[in-house]
Amino acid sequence: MVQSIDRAFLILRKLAEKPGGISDLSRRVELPTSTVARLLAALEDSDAVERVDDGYEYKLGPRILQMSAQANKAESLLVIARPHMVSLVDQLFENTGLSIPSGYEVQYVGQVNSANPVQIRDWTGTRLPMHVVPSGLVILAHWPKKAVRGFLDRKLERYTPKTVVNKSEIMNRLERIKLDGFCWCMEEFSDGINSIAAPVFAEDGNILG
Amino acid sequence: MVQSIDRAFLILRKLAEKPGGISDLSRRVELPTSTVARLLAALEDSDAVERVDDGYEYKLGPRILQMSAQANKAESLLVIARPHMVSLVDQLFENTGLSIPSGYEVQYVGQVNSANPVQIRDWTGTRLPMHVVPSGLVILAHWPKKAVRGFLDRKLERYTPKTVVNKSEIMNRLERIKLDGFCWCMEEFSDGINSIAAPVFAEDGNILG
DNA sequence: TCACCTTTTCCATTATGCGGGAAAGTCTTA
DNA sequence: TAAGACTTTCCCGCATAATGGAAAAGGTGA
Repeated sequence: MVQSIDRAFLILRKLAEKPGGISDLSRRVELPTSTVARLLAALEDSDAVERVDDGYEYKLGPRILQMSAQANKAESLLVIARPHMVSLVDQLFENTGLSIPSGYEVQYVGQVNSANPVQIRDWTGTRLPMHVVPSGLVILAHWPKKAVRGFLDRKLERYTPKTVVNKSEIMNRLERIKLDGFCWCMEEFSDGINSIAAPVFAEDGNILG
Repeated sequence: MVQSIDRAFLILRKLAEKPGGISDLSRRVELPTSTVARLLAALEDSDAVERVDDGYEYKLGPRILQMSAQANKAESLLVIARPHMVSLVDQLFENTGLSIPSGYEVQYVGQVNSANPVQIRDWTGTRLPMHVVPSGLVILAHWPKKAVRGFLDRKLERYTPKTVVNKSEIMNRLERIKLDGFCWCMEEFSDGINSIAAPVFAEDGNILG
């Protein structure tokens, strides 16, 4: 029970209903104006609220929007992607998954299984380092150089004897992927599992998943 | 400067990047685990975070999504609506505005002006009680009965001599609007200003603006 | 079974947030 | 222009409410 956090979110909720100034809010949440003023100042520092125009009213800030965008990007993408995944499964009789970048890992957000007798588990929700799965490598291949360097500047874990952890080797591979438009991995993440991945782009050309 | 709020949003930010458990987060934000645990518990109370599955990891919660949905509904709606507003202006040579409900008021979120010599000011961003403008009445007409009653159970301000503030008169008017599909107002908000409004619906049939 | 990792609970300490009140600033009204 | 009713912002002493170390409780894997 952290009082100030409870109060902060009470204010945010009121603010979502309708923007307002300090004293207006202090009446709505029934707290002294000085308290509301301090809390709002703190929220403003964190970009959770911002002032409307350059007046004295507050409204929800960019941080809220940004966080929720990250939070539901996965879901909205999946809605669009699922029909295509189903159609892929129909054509190839193999399992299909969708994953998105999340920090330096890929997160699996959806999967469509084929009726293939060789079943693999459902990876939905799991997270793996980018260098051990083809989806991760495809994403890396379409990231800006600087971001890739950031990724490689860390210890890269080896998952199987075939996992590629050598940095220049990975760089070459990324170049290759950019040309090919897809990426194969043969037992680099787990023995007996091979897979192929292709990129999904946003309208602006950035890679989504 | 409210320490716990700053820290709470630091945690939320990290959580937006990537979900995690208490000790994982405590390393990422460099705070003691007990502190992080307490802050997370508070955030969970406010539905700002929730546990993934029923395990020990946390991710952003429904409140964040809900708040931002309210916050950017206006903007995304406007993007879709603007072309239609322009086409209306082309046909009618009158100004066109878009407004959405926000509490018990309407908020003007966009306007397209005609080349008409009689210009009115740009209302974008302003807020007005629902009973004095046709857009507000149209919205009321499509609200559930209970919500309308909540609206009418307050003192209704009079803006001009023609403003209708009598409750049963308003109720009758709302019935009429539901049948007609539009609403005229003649100088009820301001002398010399008349306007007409029609509803904008969401796919689910609820009124949007 | 033990060792090592979590999360959760407890509690003494004091930093930290609190809110009354005054000052400074804005916007009406005469 | 001045006075009044609003605001928001600043200040400061007080005690509460948040803090974080430590230990207990719970999981997981060898």
